[in-house]
Amino acid sequence: MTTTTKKTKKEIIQEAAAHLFRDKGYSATSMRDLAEAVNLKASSLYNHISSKEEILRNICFDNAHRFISGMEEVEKSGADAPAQVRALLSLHIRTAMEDATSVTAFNDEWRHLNEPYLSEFKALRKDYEQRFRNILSTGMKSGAFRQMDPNVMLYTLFSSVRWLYDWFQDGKSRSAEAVEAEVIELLMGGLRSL
Amino acid sequence: MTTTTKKTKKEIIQEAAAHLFRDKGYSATSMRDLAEAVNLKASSLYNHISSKEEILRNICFDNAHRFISGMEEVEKSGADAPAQVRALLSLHIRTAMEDATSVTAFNDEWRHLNEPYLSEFKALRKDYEQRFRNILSTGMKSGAFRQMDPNVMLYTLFSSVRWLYDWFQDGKSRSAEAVEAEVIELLMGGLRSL
DNA sequence: TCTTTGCAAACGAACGTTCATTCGTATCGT
DNA sequence: ACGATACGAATGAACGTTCGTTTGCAAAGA
Repeated sequence: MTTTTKKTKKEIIQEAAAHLFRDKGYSATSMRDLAEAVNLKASSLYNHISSKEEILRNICFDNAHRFISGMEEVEKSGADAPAQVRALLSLHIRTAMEDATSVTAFNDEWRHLNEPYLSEFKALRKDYEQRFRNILSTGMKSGAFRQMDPNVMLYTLFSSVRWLYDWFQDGKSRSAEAVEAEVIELLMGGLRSL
Repeated sequence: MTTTTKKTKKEIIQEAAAHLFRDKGYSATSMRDLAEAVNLKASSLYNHISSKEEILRNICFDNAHRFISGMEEVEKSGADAPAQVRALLSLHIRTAMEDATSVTAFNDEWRHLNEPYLSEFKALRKDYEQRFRNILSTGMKSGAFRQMDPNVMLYTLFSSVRWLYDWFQDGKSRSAEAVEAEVIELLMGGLRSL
C-alpha cells in the first residue's frame, strides 16, 4: 500500500507459499494448494518456478542473507556488547513482525531442503550463531553481562522471540514498537550482571 | 535404564514416532518410515495402533495433561508468584531435556490433529496459558515482577525454552541441572522489577 | 483351540512434475 | 499496414511414485 511496486508473479507465488508453509508446514502444503491460493492450476506454477523446493530455498536463503547483513552492520558499528545485542534483538523482533510468514518458514522448514543446499544453509546459520556468541562472550568479559554458558544465553535469546512469528499473523493488537521495547527490556534485564 | 519396565509394542511405536516426528515432521514421516524404525512392515503397525493420527493424538494429549498436572500442583502449593514461575519453568525445562522428542511433537505438530481433537487440544492449551498468565499478573501486582503486558511476558517465557527440545537430542554435553539453573536465573533476572 | 502378531499384496487417493497444446500479445520483415 | 513469427502464460491430461490404510492368510504363543 505504501509503495505500490508491481510484483512479479513469481514474487506473488513465493509470498503465498510462505503463508501456506507457515500455516500447514512445507510437507503438508501441496502444489495444488499453492496454485489455488494464487488462482492458478498446479501445472501453471511451473511457468514461474522450477520446483517446490526452489520456493523453500529462496525463502530460506533470502532470510539468511537478511540476518547476516544485519550482523555485518552491527559488527561495523563498534558499539559495546549490550548495544550490539540490543540492535540484533531489534532486528530479530522487527523482522518477525514485518515479515512473519517468511521468517517462520525460514525457521521451521529449512530441514526440508535438499543437498547441497541443506549443508550450505546450515553453514550460514552456524556462522551467524558464532558471531552472535562472540558478542555475548565479549559482554561477559567486560562485566556487562552475567557469567554463564554463552550457548545457553545465545539459544535462549534466539528462542525467546520465536512466539512473535506465530502471534503477529494479522491482528497486531498492540503497536509493534511497544512490543519490541518490552521484549528487549525483558531480555536485557536478564542478561545484565548484578 | 533406571527402571527397566517392560514396554508394550505400542509404546515402542509411539516413542519411535515421536523421534521421527521431531526429526522430519509429522507430514514428512511415512508409516513405512515408522515401520522400518521398529523393524516391522507398515501393515503390521495397524495391529497396535489404529491410525497415524492416533499416534500424534496420544503424544499431544499426554503432554498436555503432563503440563496441566504440573500447573495444578503449583497452584496448590500456595507459594508466591516468583516461586510459582520458577517451579513452572523448571517443569518446562526438565521435561524438555528428559523427553525432548515427545515434547517437540507436542509443540510443533499439534496443528495436524483432526477435528474434534484439534479444538479440544487448543482449549487445553488456552486454559494452561490463562492460568500461567494469572500467576504473572499476580507477580506484577505484588511488585515482584516488572510492569508489562502479561501476554508478552508469557509468550517470551514459553518460547525461550524452546531451543532445549532441539538441542538435547543425544549428546547432552552439559549436566541438565547446570543448564536448568542457568536458564532459570537468566529468565528470572529479566522478570524482576528494578 | 483361540488370540495375537506379522506380512505380502493390493486399494484408492494424493503427491510433484511433465507434456502437448492453446490463447493472447508483442515484434519483426516486408 | 500486414501477415509471419516468437513468446509468456495458462491449462487438462497424464506420468510414475508414494501415501495411509485394508484385506486375507500364515505362523506363533497362550
